[in-house]
Amino acid sequence: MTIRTRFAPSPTGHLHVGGARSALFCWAFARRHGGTFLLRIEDTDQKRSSDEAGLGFLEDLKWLNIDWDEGPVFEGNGGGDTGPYFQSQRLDVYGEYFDRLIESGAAYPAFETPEELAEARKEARAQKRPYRYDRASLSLPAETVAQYLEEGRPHVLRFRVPDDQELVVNDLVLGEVRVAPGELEDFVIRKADGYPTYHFAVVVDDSLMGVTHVIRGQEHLANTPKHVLLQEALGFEHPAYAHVSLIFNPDGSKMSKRDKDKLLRTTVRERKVESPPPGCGIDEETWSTWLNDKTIQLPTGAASSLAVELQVELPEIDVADFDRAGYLPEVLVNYLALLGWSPGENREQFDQKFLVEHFDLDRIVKSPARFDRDKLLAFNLDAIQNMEEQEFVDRFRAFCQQHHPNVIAHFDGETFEHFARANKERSKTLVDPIRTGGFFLKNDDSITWEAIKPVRKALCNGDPCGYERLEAILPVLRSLEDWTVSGLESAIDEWAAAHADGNLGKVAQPIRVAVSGGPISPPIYDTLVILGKDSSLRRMERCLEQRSVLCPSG
RNA sequence: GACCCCAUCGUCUAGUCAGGUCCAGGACACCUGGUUUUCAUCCAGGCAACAGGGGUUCGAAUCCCCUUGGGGUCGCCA
Repeated sequence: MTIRTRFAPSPTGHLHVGGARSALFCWAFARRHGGTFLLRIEDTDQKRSSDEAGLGFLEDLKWLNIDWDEGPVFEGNGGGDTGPYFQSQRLDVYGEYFDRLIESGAAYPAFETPEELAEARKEARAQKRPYRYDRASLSLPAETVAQYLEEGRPHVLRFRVPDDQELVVNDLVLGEVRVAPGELEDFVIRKADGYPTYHFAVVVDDSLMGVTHVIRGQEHLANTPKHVLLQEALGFEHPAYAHVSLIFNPDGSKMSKRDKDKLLRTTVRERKVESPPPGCGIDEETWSTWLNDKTIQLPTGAASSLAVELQVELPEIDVADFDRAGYLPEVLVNYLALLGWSPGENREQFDQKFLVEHFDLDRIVKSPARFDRDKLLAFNLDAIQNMEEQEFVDRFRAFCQQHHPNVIAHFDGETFEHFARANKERSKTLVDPIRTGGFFLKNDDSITWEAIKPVRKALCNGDPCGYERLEAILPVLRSLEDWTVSGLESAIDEWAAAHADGNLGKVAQPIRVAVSGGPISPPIYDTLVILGKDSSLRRMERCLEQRSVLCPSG
């Protein structure tokens, strides 16, 4: 049997880490067994599908180096004979199978309105009674049904669940999952707008597309008996199921793509923000629809600009968030694979090749896992430290081109490389050089020195103090012709040997603080070369002028 | 609430299916010491878990039951 797996996201935003892991597992399983991995877009919700959000995760998958054999065509991936791969383009396909179920009596039209159903659910809840659809429409006389249909009365199609059949799902991760007869209600398979529901479309498409293994999150486990039932009614084979545990936030709640939206809602409610803050580009209408309907989310762009306006930090949830934060895709893949799967034998760090060679369903962990940023960061650090210098430079450059073009623009090519090289050994992420090296990008005259402890320690303490050393070495540097790492090294070393008992730190740290405004920078010779002679001297001079402010007592 | 799933260090896990080699191994975090011109690294060491209770067995982290805890689902969302 040739294995075929699929990842079937709904186009409601960027790919989040949970989805990314499902996709990764599907992909790895297919690749391991020489099978086919396909992508299908579940866009059967007319209200929520948007073109803008739809393509985002194709880029995310590509960034993660997860390729697909069949599915939407995108940069060399996709195509295939079992499409179309957008469910909204498969309506006529579903029609045939709806008819089949209607003819066999396994499906019937139901005329209750959403409002009526909501009311019935509310009532059941109030009476602490589990709600199940009461099959009212099923007991309607045939003439009535015919008449309603004739009138064109809006209706859905419900699946008639057998009354006394125990349902067994044989899950490759969880084992046998049993659901007693009578637990399922007659669920909707076709909405009033004619679109299939998820349950129906997923079953038909998986079968028609020849999917052999359904690997998905455990949130779908409770739905699976419905799918099994539909497969039986339609005469389809059952695919093998593997339900993967969920990914949690550090606080133990489910990590969800809606977390950002939740945080924004909470903030807006707590601060009683009445209208969209100007500058976040959200109009009144979008704002009020959003606030009034918890099931809809703000578009990604609007959400992040609102976060900026409100000055709240959105949690990193989407794959794109991790890209922006300077994580390496292969590290995210490694970490995600490890979250819920383990190769055993104390092996933790591995590449995609290893994953493809070793991945299998029987080592998937059943219990949910919390997403641990610290560990991801540690892995990212290791990956960066193990990189060849030139590779780091190239990847850092690509990262800047994408996310921080101003950094590229600020340096000439050679200096940019030096900046990158000088930062490699202290970088945990690709943004670290930018985050800790902001002083490189500033104007000489906008550097300021805060009287914080490490600054005062470097400049004011000791005898002679840092300021005195700075003052003493300044003429030496001013007259230095060879402003290179080696030139500076010999000049400063020599000076330190003669005037600071060879203690380099006594002179390096005052210089560092003077040129950067703080206690953190790459090695001092590199820092001075990257900055250039004029800037370095100018900054030291300006720092000297601040002496009485920073060290009032001496 | 009903149904379903899960349960080993703070976190991710190995070990569970084939009970003894496990007074439980690794990684991240944390703590201590060392290296380093700052930061970040790096090195050495340390702390730390089988949720609780019953069984089964010569023997249980491993098998069974109950309790507790956590999670998922209960939409004309996917």
